[in-house]
Amino acid sequence: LDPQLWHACAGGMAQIPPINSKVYYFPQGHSEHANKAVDFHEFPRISPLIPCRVSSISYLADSETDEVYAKMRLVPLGRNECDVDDEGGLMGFSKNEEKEKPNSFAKTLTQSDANNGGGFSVPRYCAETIFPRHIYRGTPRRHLLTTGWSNFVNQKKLVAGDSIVFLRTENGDLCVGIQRAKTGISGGPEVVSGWSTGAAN
Amino acid sequence: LDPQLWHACAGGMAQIPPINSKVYYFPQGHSEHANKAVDFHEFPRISPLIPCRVSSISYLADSETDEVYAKMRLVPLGRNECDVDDEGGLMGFSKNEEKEKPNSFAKTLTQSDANNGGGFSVPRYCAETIFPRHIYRGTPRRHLLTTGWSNFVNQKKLVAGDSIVFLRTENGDLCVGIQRAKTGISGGPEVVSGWSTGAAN
DNA sequence: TTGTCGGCCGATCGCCGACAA
DNA sequence: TTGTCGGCGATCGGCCGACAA
Repeated sequence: LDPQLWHACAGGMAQIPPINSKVYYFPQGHSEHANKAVDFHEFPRISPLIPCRVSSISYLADSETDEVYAKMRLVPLGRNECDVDDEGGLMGFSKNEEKEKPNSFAKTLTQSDANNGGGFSVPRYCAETIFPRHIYRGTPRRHLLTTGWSNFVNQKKLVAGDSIVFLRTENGDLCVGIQRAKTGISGGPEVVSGWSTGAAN
Repeated sequence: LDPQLWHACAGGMAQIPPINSKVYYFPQGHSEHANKAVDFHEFPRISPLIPCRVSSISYLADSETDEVYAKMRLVPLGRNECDVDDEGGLMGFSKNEEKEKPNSFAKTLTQSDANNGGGFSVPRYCAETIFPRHIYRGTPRRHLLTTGWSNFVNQKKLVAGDSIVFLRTENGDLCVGIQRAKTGISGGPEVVSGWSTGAAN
């Protein structure tokens, strides 16, 4: 997924550490978000927090619900790599994503937007900056998406309260993302981490 | 699932051994029907056929596709229980299901039946013996299901060539089953057998 | 500027008898 | 007896401007 679109859908609350940054991994916190929490009293030798390096990040979206989630690979650090003062230190998130103001716009769908018998009322700013073509009608005039919008709403099963994100990328492509009001809780489809294989490395 | 309805949907080709009967279990054949075939050359000590007793049978249908499948629990027999002549012997299927002629009827859907703009033409025998109420019209007169039929076709995603089964149980209930033309191959949704846990018992 | 409403027109759904196999 | 067809009326989807917040 395009990282810009991903961040636009995830919202500002979702901060992702840059690649190669150092972070703490909390096994118990991870386990509590997984399907089955692990009782760590059985594993007293596992440290509650493990310094790691972020070796890779995948920006993904659920193929069914289109909800965005991220997959990060963490490599535990050796004892001599754990220097906190090292290049910004642990836990430091770079905020360079916010510097570049992307050409994106989000709107929460109104009742009229989500009605199956209507179009999508496009806010003026979005219409002027993001949209290539749309209907401009009514008295007073307003910007509207009509043909095709209903199909999109039905296919994605959108309801009033859900949000839609429009993003114009640097090379001119128009991307669309959605953000549902009823979040499915838990981060992603299933939390499929490698408890059984690589976690002990 | 009602065993009668299950058998009506599965068809005469699907024969299920009665509970407590003795059967041979073929690990390799089972494995070949599973998602991943197991290379049994790695396990030379596993017998190619294992005498078992059928300890339980569940008649089930896939919650999504409504395709019927059965789940059987097999208990391996001890050496002294393996007498072939014992109560009918191994591999003997009781055919008592066919004795009782159930009040059921199956029909393969025609193009007209599956069209979204129409009803279901009910064969005369089915109309007279199974159905409680239906439309009787046209010149010449014929038996038809109209209102509600389209919804059923759409919900179950039925197409021409699929079959529908009507069954009147002994206590008067009317059951409906379907049988798709495009079989999803493999028996059931996913072959979830206990390769990892109980297979060695 | 934009959310909601009622009107209206066309497309589709779904019930019908006619006909023929 | 029953599969297919064309027709038709009712319903629904979807685009419209009016109006008000």
